[in-house]
Amino acid sequence: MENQGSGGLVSDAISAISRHIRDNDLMPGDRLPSEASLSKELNVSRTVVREAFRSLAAMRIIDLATGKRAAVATLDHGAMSLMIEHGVHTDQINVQQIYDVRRTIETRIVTLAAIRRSDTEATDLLALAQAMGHAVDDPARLMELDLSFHLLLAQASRNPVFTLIVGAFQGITRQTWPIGWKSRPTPASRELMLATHMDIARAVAASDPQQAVASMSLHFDESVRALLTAGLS
Amino acid sequence: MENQGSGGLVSDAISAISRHIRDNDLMPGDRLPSEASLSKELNVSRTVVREAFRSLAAMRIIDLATGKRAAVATLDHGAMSLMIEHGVHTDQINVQQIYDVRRTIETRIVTLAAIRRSDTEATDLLALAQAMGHAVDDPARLMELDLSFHLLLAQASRNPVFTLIVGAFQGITRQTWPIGWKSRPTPASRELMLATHMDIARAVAASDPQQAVASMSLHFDESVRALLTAGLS
DNA sequence: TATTACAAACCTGTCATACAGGTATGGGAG
DNA sequence: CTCCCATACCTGTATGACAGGTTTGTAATA
Repeated sequence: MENQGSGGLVSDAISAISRHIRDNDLMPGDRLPSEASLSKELNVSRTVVREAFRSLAAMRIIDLATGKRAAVATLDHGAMSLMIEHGVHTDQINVQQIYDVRRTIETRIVTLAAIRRSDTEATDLLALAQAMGHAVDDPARLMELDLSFHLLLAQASRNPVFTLIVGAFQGITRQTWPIGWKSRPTPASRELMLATHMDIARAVAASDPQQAVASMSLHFDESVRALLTAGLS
Repeated sequence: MENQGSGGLVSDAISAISRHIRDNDLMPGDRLPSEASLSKELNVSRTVVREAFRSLAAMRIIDLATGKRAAVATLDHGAMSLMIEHGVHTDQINVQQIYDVRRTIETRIVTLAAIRRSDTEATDLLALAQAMGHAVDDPARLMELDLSFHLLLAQASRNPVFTLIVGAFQGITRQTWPIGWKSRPTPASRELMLATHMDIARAVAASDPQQAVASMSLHFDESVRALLTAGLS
């Protein structure tokens, strides 16, 4: 209906749709108007509306599904994960820098988790640490357990932003984790890594923030050393 | 040429393009094939390629411009900013949680900045803090200076991931900052906020991490209190 | 020879239309 | 009142067209 601060029709459409979400206080799950009705309302072709939808979907602000109307999305780290991966692949970020951020974030996370974790989370965390011990010979599975462990820890912090950030690193971690694992060739060094996770889980389960932070700190010392050994700048 | 792990043609195209960037080691600024050639190569319509491009552009993985070919993009927090805003508007994140993350991150940032800052950054930081003092009566300008201050600090940490995260909070901060400002109605409380920024700048310029952390901590204590006073959950 | 100007080739932005196939909804059959 | 299905609605993809921005090679010029 109106001409916006024109940065291209698609940009304007993105703004209009975002505003529509805000102005109507749409919550996750709520559905948006159809492409056809939006294209009529904004006086643009369906092509433009579709490209705007795709953009918002790429940022996980809305969900698209064939046949169904677009819906407001819940928080998801998928997009951030891709962005971080891109940054690393294009040499704009290196792995050490990511580990510095992770250490900073996860030190805080483990403190909060030790204080706020639910009993279920404590149990699940211990179970994950234990499962890792049983998966020493299955690196792929071990890696997924490791990732789940850190993500669950973040959830236990009761701050979705921490969860988001930890999740954002999962994509690139999947690509670098095997490198770190290979640089821990001896059973002893591998056991140490598993034991550290168990220590963290136990400290969180015991609601002991100090001990949890100490274990997490050890975990990162060891991980960063492993990566350096592997020559990852 | 081949049929991928089909999650829709557009998804496949996104994967193919991402892979193209990785496999060819494209760096920021490098250009991608044209829509037409990609659509031929992937056996899909230009529509599909365009939607894939839009998705990647939304995540700031590529840059689009009319007439020119798509190019690999440099790291940018614009997309993350929108995602965080969306999270807050849909009540999936609250402002206090963001401040907890910011405090965690910025405490680390200020430590690194005190160690790694260039002389230019030290000068600019002091200049920004001073400029803030002169803008007490121009909230809009003051806010932008404040944002620039924290972003420059992040840059001085020499870790682009920190810069990215701090940048990601700018969007929502622009919307909540005025609330915090209004809850500091007395000249004294306003002076305190400005003085704190100057303290941070001075400590970083003096390469004094401890003092820098202390001042940053004070800054967040004060900010969070201001927000709580304003009733921001 | 070096430079400038320009036209042709190329490329993206947007639109209209068409159709296949997934989804939702109301109304009729039981 | 419940269950099922026809139908209207909606999204996914393809094609063709055209306007307008960009690049590039060539030819005229200094």
